[in-house]
Amino acid sequence: MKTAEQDPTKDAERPVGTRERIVRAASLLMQRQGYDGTGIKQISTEAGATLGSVYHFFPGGKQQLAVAAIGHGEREFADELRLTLDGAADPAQAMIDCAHRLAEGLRESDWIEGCPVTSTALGTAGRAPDIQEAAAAAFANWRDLVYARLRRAEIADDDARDLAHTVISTLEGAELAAQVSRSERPLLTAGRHLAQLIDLYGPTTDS
Amino acid sequence: MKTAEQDPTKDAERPVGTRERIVRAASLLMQRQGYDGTGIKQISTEAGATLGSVYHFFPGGKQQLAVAAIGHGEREFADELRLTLDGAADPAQAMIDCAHRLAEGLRESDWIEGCPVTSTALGTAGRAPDIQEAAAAAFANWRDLVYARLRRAEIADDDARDLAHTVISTLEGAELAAQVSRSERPLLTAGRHLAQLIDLYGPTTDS
DNA sequence: GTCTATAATAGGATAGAC
DNA sequence: GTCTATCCTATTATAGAC
Repeated sequence: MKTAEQDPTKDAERPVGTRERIVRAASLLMQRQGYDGTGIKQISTEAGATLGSVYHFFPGGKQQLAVAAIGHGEREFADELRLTLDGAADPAQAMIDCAHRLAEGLRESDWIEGCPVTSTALGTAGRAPDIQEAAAAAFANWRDLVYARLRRAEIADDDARDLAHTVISTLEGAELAAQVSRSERPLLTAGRHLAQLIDLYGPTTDS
Repeated sequence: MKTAEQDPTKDAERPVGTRERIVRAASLLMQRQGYDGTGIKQISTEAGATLGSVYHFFPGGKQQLAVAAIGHGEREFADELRLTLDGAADPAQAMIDCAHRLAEGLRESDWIEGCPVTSTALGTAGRAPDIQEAAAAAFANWRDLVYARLRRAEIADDDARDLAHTVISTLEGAELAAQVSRSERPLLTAGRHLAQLIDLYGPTTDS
């Protein structure tokens, strides 16, 4: 068992190993600058580690590091998504809350910290299958969280699967649009529309 | 007036100047590899131009080139979007058609050619205001095309504005999800859901 | 406008001492 | 596991002949 008293919902505070610091730095920097825009030297500096340590833990180099960074970003957002989905009275309200949270994060970072997976995965489309698969897995995991919440609200199975797809797609796209236009509006609007869409599929006994 | 007989809906065929070839190559390569992943030498090679010509037309270097590339991608997609919006009987059907077209383009490029603006703009978030503004303008122009089509279908002004935001956001996000997961499903599902959403706001005289 | 050569720097990755 | 030094290549950008 790990050293006690850690908050599993946020990054554990005190004693964090070198490997973990490297992954966190890689995730944050690639979120901001993308895969090609982020150098390994910059990662090692930001992590307070030496270049030797980076290659010690990640002999596969930058690509292996990117896969780990995507995994880290996936877990971070999954934790937040879970909280938001569980904290709302119904899935429709949860969409509005999700959009608000994403908008908040963007605004507070001065519109530079968008989706941690997208910026890393985009641009490596053809050349790095490992990275593409990690990104696909991240999207699939987030979708499963939404799907489970919709099912819990007694939405039909096929409808819930389709809706989960569109929820993730729309939140991703709205975050992108918000980042590019430096405005919360795309996210807030998308949240309301997703809520409306979900209400169409509510447990209304039959059609 | 230009040399006659050009098809304005696709890239003009025969006599294309050096500057135009450079912009097209930049747009295509940055669409595939992102801003940082694309080198100026690669652009010049692909365009059949020399490095000297590139800096002759773009003394502002890579950033100025990226702005021109985003403008080119914006016009290209705007032309296709206009055709699809005008070709459908109603805006709801147009959404389904748009999604199909985007899915087709992705599949045919083996999932490497996504949105020409997103991949260029992402990752240059904080450092290049010119690029960010060009990307924001592209999104705004596309949104205006959707807005005009919704208005033409007699959807109320405020509703049309909001819907146009979500249409662009959702199509962008679904294209992203489709690219990452190498599947048409996110786009096809998003198209159907957007159609449903628009039908909620149809000209039903009153609520 | 086009070409070649080159400057100046930064990139990913490795070797080997400690 | 950590550190420093280094190799090799690629990058953006410029200079100047033609």
